[in-house]
This record gives sequence, structure tokens and C-alpha cells, in this order.
Amino acid sequence: MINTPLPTDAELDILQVLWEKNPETVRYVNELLNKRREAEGKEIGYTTTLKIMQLMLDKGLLTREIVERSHIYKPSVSQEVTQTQVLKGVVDTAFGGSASSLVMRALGSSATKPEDLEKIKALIQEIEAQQK
Amino acid sequence: MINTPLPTDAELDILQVLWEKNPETVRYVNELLNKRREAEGKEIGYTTTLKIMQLMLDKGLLTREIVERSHIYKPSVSQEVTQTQVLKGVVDTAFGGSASSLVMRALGSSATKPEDLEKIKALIQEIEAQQK
DNA sequence: AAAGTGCTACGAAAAAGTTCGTAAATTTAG
DNA sequence: CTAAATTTACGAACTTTTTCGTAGCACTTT
Repeated sequence: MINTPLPTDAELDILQVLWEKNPETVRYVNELLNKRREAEGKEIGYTTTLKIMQLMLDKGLLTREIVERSHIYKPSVSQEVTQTQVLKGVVDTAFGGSASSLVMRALGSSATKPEDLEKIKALIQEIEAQQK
Repeated sequence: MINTPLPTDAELDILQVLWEKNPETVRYVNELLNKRREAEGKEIGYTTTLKIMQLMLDKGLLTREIVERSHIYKPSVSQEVTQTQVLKGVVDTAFGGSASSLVMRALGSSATKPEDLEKIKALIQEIEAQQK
């Protein structure tokens, strides 16, 4: 288990695609990325996405295999672990180390849908049950 | 009300000190910053902190006044607004836009104290009351 | 007044992240 | 089989962020 670094922003964009879609080619990732940001601005070149994915390979964030002469990449870090690491960073840099104040800010400033509130409540109940 | 940019990491470190301590000098901020990271590594030079605070002044993140020949800085952005902006960024780059999945991840992966859970539950109740 | 202290201003380098052009290799199409 | 298209590798430029050295100013000490 190699210690992978925290992904940068561009890397997270790519990871999000791969977590959702499973193993994919650079071309596919690049197209999806561009589709998603279509609205707000300029395109990301194919070679840019390629380069970042190659760097991620070097860092151990992705693995790849060759299928039919083209490279198929997949994440080697899980969404759970990565999101947890990212959150830890944010809690430190912007919330003085307090995860609960992050939670409260997130709840307070976004219109959370009723069904999501239910899920969150359920999770809290679970945690409380465990703490007893 | 000028549109201030999102603070960088080093800028957030400084803002956290100023939100907590109110108007302070560069020297004080620098010393506190170094005390806080004492454990893990190397010191930040005084001129580094000074430079970043000057840049923050340019960007409109801080204001200052001169008292007894030295400069006293204070934040011109609120903790609430800034934390909300930072969260929005993280929700986008790491949580596919879903604030509730961020909340659940944060709750699930940190040992939240019982009293914090109570506060969070109370907040949820408030939100639910408003939604009705 | 010279030396020392404690500031601020400024410029520039270092570090980190992002972007892309170009070339080489490999396929596919005509 | 040659030309066009697709893909990967690589290097370099650019951008953003962080870091600090050096110089200068105001006041204090000797």
C-alpha cells in the first residue's frame, strides 16, 4: 500500500469521472470533462488530460492496462478514502480543525433536500447507537 | 462590496488567526502560525507572512490601519462567507456537487462528540421546521 | 552621530500545478 | 501500400502560490 499524495484539483476532476464510470480511456475522460464544463468556459485539450493522467499514474493515483492497443485507466484510490483526506485538509485549513463546524456550515448554507436530511438523521442515530 | 477572490491555503491560515484573535500585527500572526505548526516542520519566515498579508490587502481580503507606526490588520471577509465559499469548492471538486454526501462523509469519518451531534440534530430540526 | 532594533516595501526565486505543442508510434482508410 | 487519423510520450512554457533576501525608514541606545 503505497502512500499516495492528495490529488490536486485537476486530478480530482479526473478521479470523479473514473469513480463514476469505471475504467476508461483518456479520450473518454477528456470528452466528459469538457461536456461538464461546456457552460462556463474554455475546453481542456486532450494532451492536457493525458499529461495529468500520466502524472497520476506516476504518483500511484491511477493504474492502467493495455487493451486493444489503447490504455485503460482506473483509480487506485477509493472515493471514500480520498474524500476523507480532502475533508481533513479543509477542516484544518478553513475550519480550525473542527469537523462538526464544517458539518453545520454545510447544512446551514445549502438547501438540503428533505430526503437527504432523513439520511443524515439516520446516520446520526447509528453513530449515537455505537457511542453508547 | 468588492468581489474578493477565494483565499489560498496560506491565506486561510492567516484568516483563521485573525478571525479568532481580531486585529493583530504581522509579527503576532507570524508567531502564532509558527507556534501552531511547531510540531510538524519548518518555520515560516516573518517576511513571508508579511508578504502574504500585503497581497491579501491588495486583494481586499484584509484591511489595515496604522497605530503607533505599526500596521494592524483585520479581515474584511467574514468567516461564514469564506467557509461557505470554500465548502462550495470542495463539494464541486471532490463530491460531485452533492453537499449532503459531504456531510455524511464528514460525520462518518470523524469521531464526532456527543454534544456536537446534539447541536447538529438541533440544526436539522430547525431546517426541517423551515421547510414545512 | 553611529550602531542597533524593529518595522515595511519590493523584487525575485523557488515550488507547485496546469496547459499545450510537437514528434514518434501505431492504426485505419482509401 | 501510402495517406490520414489516432494515440502516447515528452519537453517546455505559463500560471499561481509560497518563500525569502535585501534595502530603507523611524526610532532608541550608547
